Amino acid sequence: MSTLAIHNTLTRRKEPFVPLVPGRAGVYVCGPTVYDYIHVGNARTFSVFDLVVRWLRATGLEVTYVRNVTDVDDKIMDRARARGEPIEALTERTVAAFEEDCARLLLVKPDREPRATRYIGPMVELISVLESKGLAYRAANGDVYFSVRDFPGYGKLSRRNLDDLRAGERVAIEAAKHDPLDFVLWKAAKPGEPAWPSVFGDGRPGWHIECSAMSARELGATFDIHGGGWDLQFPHHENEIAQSEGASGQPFVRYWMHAAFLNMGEEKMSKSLGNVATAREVLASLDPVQGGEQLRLLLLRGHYRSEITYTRELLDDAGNALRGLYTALRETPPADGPVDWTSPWAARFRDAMNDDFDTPVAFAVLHELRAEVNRTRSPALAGLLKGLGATIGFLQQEPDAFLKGGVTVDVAALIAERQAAKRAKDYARADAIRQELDAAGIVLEDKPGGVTEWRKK
RNA sequence: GGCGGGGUGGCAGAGUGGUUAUGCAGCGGCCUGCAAAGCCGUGUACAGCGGUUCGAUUCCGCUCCCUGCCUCCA
Repeated sequence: MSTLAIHNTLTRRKEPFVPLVPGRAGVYVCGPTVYDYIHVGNARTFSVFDLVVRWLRATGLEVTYVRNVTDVDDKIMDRARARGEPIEALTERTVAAFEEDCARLLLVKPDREPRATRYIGPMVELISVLESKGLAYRAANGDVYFSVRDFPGYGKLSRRNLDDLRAGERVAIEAAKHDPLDFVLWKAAKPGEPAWPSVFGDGRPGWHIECSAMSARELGATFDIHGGGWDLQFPHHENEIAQSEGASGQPFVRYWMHAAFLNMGEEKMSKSLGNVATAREVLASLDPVQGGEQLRLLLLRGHYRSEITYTRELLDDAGNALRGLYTALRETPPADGPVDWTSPWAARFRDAMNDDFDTPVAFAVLHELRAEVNRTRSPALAGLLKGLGATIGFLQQEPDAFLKGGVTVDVAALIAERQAAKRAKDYARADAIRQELDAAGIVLEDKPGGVTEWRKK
């Protein structure tokens, strides 16, 4: 029986997963900055860690899943100002939209969703500790900065050498910093901006300190898995390590995981290219019943450390694959019951998932199992297919409802008329009705015994 | 300039020193009034050039190409 191995960004190797506390796992994922809808790239990252959490639980671990909400940030203030909307109204509205998107993507709700604005106290405390250890300083402009060169391990996650960093090449260097690489922990209040009182004066936290403070509060100084998008390795996660380990003197994270990017067609998705697709606009273009799981499959069928491409064609492709799986479950109603992990399919599936969440191989097993279900019509094997799907958040909808999708037209009368025509051997009329329904996006399937089933095209 | 990830059959996407990945699409067959679904069958894929080896897509070197990060960024 295999055991879980995870690729650790810190060591760039797959390592056996050994939780800090046996039987338990703490997972922290950098969540959204709530100034706008999430895009499909964000959706990929969140889907990846949803998969991770589900699989950890499937292996029997008791997981505490924390995903933060960044609700104080320059982008939020800019957006609120541009819209003439109070900051809190903007963030509340965006959080609500985010939760809708997550629900449609079938993401499990995190156990804790700490919001930055409710953890200002812990952040200030953390900065004070850093200051007391000589790792933070108050600059002339009132800001508080982290002194990067005073933290010996800086760069160990992203494998960067301080002297190789091109500090300030793309951003104007703040003159108040002692070193261009230093990053802000506390920003002094400016007129018209939200501010909180602190020993450093009125102000607001920097982005990086949020995650250090909230993760420590929810999971402790050391915890098991910290996840995020590939681009967060530097500087965000590097800075988190500097803050958290600098303050606690303890190892911060045992396993760092980073989800690769989703590209739009041939290009990187970026605002400057104007090719950003929000999750909700993609979902709005899909069937209301099938779309969420369809997009989820597109996002998860590639390995999480490989870049994937988003195109309409690939989305259709994922929808077709999903339809095949659900068709098998419709034709052979699955038996209820726990997964029999001694079954060869289950064992192969588990081995794949344990091998650093190798979803491509796991889905290959599911597809082979689907064929076996179709051949044998075994409710037990159908139950296994559904049960394995459950461990990664797939195949849990009612098959017939899934296959019918969001079709709302009443087809019963036409199907009845066609069956009468068939009985009368009026095939011209029967085929005409079928073509009419086909034009409406409905496919008929004649079954033995004169039964006609239908599904969305 | 520094550091990193890749190039697999029409498309997507794993993996392996020698044996079918898998899916979607296509083609042929069975089934069907005809279809659909399903089942069966069907693809001399591993960027190029050298090297190691009995044997390399898989290891090593070089070349070409694509691509990410270097304080907005999932």
